[in-house]
Amino acid sequence: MSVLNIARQDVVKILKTAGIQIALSDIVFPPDYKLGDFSFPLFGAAKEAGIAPAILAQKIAEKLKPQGLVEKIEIAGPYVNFWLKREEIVREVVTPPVPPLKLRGGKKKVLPLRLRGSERGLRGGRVMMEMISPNNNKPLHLGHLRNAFLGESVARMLEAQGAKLIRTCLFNDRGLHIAKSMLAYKLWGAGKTPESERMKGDEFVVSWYVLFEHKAREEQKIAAATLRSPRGGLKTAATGEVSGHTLQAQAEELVRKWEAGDKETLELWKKMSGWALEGINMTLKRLGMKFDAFYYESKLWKAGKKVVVEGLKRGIFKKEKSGAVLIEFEEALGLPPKVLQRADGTTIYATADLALGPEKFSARGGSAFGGKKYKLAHSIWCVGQEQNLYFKQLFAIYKMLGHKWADQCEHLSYGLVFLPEGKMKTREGTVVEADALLNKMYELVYEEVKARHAHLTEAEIGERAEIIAQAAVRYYLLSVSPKSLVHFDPKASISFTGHTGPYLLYTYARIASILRKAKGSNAPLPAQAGQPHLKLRGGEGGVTNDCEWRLIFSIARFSEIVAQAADQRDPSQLAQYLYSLAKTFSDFYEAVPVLQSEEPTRGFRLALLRSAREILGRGLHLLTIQPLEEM
RNA sequence: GGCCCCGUAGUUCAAUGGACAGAACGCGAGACUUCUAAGCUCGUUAUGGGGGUUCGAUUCCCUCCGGGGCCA
Repeated sequence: MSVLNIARQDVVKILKTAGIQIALSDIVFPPDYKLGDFSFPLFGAAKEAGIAPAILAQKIAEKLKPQGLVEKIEIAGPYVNFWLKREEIVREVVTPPVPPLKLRGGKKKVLPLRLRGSERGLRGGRVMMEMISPNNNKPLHLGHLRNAFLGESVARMLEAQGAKLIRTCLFNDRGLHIAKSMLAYKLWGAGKTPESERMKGDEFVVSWYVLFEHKAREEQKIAAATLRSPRGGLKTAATGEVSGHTLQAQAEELVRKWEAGDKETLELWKKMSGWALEGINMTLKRLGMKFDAFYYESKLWKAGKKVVVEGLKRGIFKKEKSGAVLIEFEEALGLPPKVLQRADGTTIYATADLALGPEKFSARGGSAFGGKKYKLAHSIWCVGQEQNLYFKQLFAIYKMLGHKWADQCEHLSYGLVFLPEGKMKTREGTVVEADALLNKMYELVYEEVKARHAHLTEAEIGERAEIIAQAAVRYYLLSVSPKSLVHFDPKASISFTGHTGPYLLYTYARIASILRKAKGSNAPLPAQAGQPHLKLRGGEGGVTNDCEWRLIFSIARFSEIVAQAADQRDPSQLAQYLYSLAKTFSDFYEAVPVLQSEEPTRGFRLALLRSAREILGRGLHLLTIQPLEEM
């Protein structure tokens, strides 16, 4: 329990003695720190008492006596404001150095995890986070970046709450999209390879996809023009040959051949999805994304077909006259029917997902884990909000199939990334590719770093530039609440000043710089001097001004901010908080000297800065951002 | 057509039903020259329209307008 929560309980006790019953959550923060540390508005209580709030405030004023962590109480119109005992809070926030961040893999104390919309505790439960889940026919783009950062950030925040996270990624490596790339390559590729074209594998593969879409559209135009022709035959725009099969039909044929195990088709598929995967993996590596297991649609679809057969047998699924298999939901759910298998018997990604859920929750551990046992308490799918309906349907299907874990499935949904011209569309070439964006940011930062630190080697500049560039992109995408659309203008690059990732890094680096310099000086840090507690009374190195107090109070809020952000799956709350923390530090930095101040104030301020650095560092880590000691 | 999300300053984003709606970018001015000026200070401009619930609405409800998404 955080020290602020203990203080809140004291506030509740104090109000109780005045005959006012409130909950912890009724206590708010005043709009200005000068008004106090906590506040309680009396409107509700006044209504119950049948008198004006300000009158009630005056009436209870003398009954309100400070106790516990509360030092002072004041009435301000309809509000009761509380000041905390700064020395006590300081002891919690500053004196015991904040325990170092436990990274993945380390032993950690298990704390109860609250799940959104549920009071059910989840002690040390295993939570799976599936993220990115790309199609194997194109490079990762800006939308995938949002997905990756959101998923990873929520994963880290849940870890901070005591959950054990298992990170997974599903590759949609088969199906119509890859068939389209394959067909175009087959028709017009003539032995070209990523090497021969000097392209990254994923870029190479998507170029055929884009070509397919282009040719298919041309074909449609011609088809529309020849629709009334008595012969009715279609010309394929690409080859000019008369053919009864459209490109679309040929791509669908390729899917059938793939599922039938056609050797030539499988070989081509292996080659192309391999190229795509190689390119995607390079980007994932650059992003530092690490996974505990991968799923492949190409390995799941057969198991999905079995579920279809079984579902038909049990009468849960229905076969239409066309041959397509679908499921209908009970009316109360308000969900439209969902097709699970095409009329021609080929599968779609919903088919594979029928098998994915059981695979994830299998007590034996799925094949993707190499037989490891993962008993999941919860499973999260981090996927864009355009799939909201789909996931409602999918989870409902799991339930109808009788899976007990259906209620432990969660769709972590987020808004699309929008460009000035609208939604990004691969087929129209309006996409901001992840690599291109990161490269552009890198170049901009590189020049900036070089201008500031001429003495660094090329490699050192490059390393810093990459971290700063990524921090900018990561913070930019995470500072917007997940459900909002992100508007991104590629022409206006992401800023490095103001409310940005680099500002946070800069703040961290300035704190680190002071602490480095302090180590070189004679006066030891209090902790190094072996003092169990700082002397905190006025004039002895305790809180001497508001700048310090605001920084301390801000630090004290960290753990509950993280808990709430984790609970609501919303890293933007943490992002906003970290910015305000950095801002508060900047005020402190401008207002008071640290190294030049007198002992014991100097020691106190150094200890405070160590806490600030620790919290800022932990916060950045939870936002997937790597701090820099020097910038 | 049905369902879902969104509409806040010129732009991009904040605001568990509470105190004068906050930032940042942009634009305009300025200070220090002590620990990193990617910083700090001051100024500038906003809740799409109309109803309702409430002591109090950016927030909840209805409706219209606008943007986006999903389903057929």
